Amino acid sequence: MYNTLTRQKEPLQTVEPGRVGMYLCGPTVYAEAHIGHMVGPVIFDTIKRYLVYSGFEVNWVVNITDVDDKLIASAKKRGIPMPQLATEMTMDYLANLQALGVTQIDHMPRATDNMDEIIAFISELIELGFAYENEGDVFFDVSRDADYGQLSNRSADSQLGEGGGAAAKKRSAGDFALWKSAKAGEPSWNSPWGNGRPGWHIECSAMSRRLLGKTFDIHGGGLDLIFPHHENELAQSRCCHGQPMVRYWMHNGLMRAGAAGKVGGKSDREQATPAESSEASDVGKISRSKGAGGLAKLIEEQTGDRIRFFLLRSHYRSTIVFGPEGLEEAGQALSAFYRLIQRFERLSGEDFYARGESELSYAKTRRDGDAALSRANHGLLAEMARLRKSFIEKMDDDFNTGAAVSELFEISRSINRFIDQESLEDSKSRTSESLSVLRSSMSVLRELGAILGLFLKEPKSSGGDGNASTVDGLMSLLIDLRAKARANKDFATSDAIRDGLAGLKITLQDLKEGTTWEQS
RNA sequence: GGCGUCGUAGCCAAGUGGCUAAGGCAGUGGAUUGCAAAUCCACCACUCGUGGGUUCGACUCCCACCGACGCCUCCA
Repeated sequence: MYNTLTRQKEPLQTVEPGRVGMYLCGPTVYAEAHIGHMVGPVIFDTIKRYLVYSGFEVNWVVNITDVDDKLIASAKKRGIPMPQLATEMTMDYLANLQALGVTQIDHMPRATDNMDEIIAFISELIELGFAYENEGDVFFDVSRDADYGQLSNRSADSQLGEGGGAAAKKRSAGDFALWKSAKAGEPSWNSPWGNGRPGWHIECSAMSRRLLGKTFDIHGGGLDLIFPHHENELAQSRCCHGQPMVRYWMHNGLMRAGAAGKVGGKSDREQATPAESSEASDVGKISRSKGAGGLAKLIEEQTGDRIRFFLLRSHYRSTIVFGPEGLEEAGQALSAFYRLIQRFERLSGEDFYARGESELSYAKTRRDGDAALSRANHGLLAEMARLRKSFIEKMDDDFNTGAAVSELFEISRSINRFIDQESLEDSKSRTSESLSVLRSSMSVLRELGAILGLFLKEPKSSGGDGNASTVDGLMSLLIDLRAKARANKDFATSDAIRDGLAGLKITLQDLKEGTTWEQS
């Protein structure tokens, strides 16, 4: 895995053998989340799934920052108490995580629930001489930390900025706040330095220590957090404990908003006039200050699976341009997998999404999967074993989901080819052996899909073969009528039905043993 | 200005100091189909921003340049 601290890939060696402690910086809940906030959670959710799959016991913490200057300002503006705003926005965040299949988080501590820890941590830093109090504020003394700047590769004296609003109270402009004294009317907590609230970075140091220990394995977040947030966290914790805070720092790339229409195409830029190019380059960082939001609606429209697949198609450290075209493409690609799954269910009469039955259950770990396929004696299964191995190798190389996904496509194609070659669409050609091979191959797709958090449940409005519900009833009626017309070679009528449905974005597929439909 | 990232086909996107540079979307031809859709097969970058250099050999390493982008105490 790539380590931001050393700027190179390193083998994973955990603090405790077989265990991984992982911390991801979560949101400051002062406004609704936007799509960019979901990149880290989706990636780390996938990383946890993969580590568990690989045999580790993983403890994953995502914090909620529910006290902060922006929260105070936003709550005041809306005329509601800060905790109410925080709760509202936390609910929004959690709903979005759920919709994107981020289900692996073990702890979500809130800053306001950890005030004692935070205050204790600051006290320790003062006692050790790494921090100082001044008129109710407490600052970290950067000059006391010789290693300050190692994560972001900056030297402390090159960082002399303005010092912010509290500059007058600081010994040096590079010092940062651990505790901020409360102004009248602000939410505050009692401390040895008077009423106030924690600075931005200290909560992560305090909460990660409580839940993961003084040195833990993986700390993640967006690239934009490297400085100052993670640099400062690291400094606080290392100075406080005299040992490294984190073994591996992982940072995901940031997302950029793509304007409607084409984005970033070389030819577009070259041909664009200056006026047009400024319009065409209307892409940029997604931020709440630019009004990004409406994530719940976006997920509802696009489906969580599609967004998740879109995010996992590329490498986690690269910039992702988020736009309708990319989502559309991801959707096209994903639907081919869903068609294969439906095909399997139709041929086998089994529920791909059901778990538990011995033959259907997927390998939950690498070792299980190895064992299952080592008994394979069929050409297709040998192919599955090869593709599965390749998938694992790619995930082993810094969680390269973008490369690993390509194996999923190969798996899909191989299985479809098998079904075609064996004529499994025709019930007369099905044998228990061919169905068994099909079933085992599909379980490899299920196994690897589960690592990415994909194919875990049936997608909405994916169509069907005519059963249940009003729409299904109507569809099966139309399909029956059309079948009669086709039997009579009345193609004018049958095509009229099909074309009419196409106008409603419903596509029919005539198979050997009946007709299925799909809504796009 | 300081620190850092990126530039691979029409588009998205992996990747390696030396086998035919993954995969996807779009597209083209074929099998299949009453016609379609879906699926399968085949084709689709003698080339990896530009110019140098190192090397027996570079897309991969180094330098310069051009272009895009991030951080520099609000930010996932």
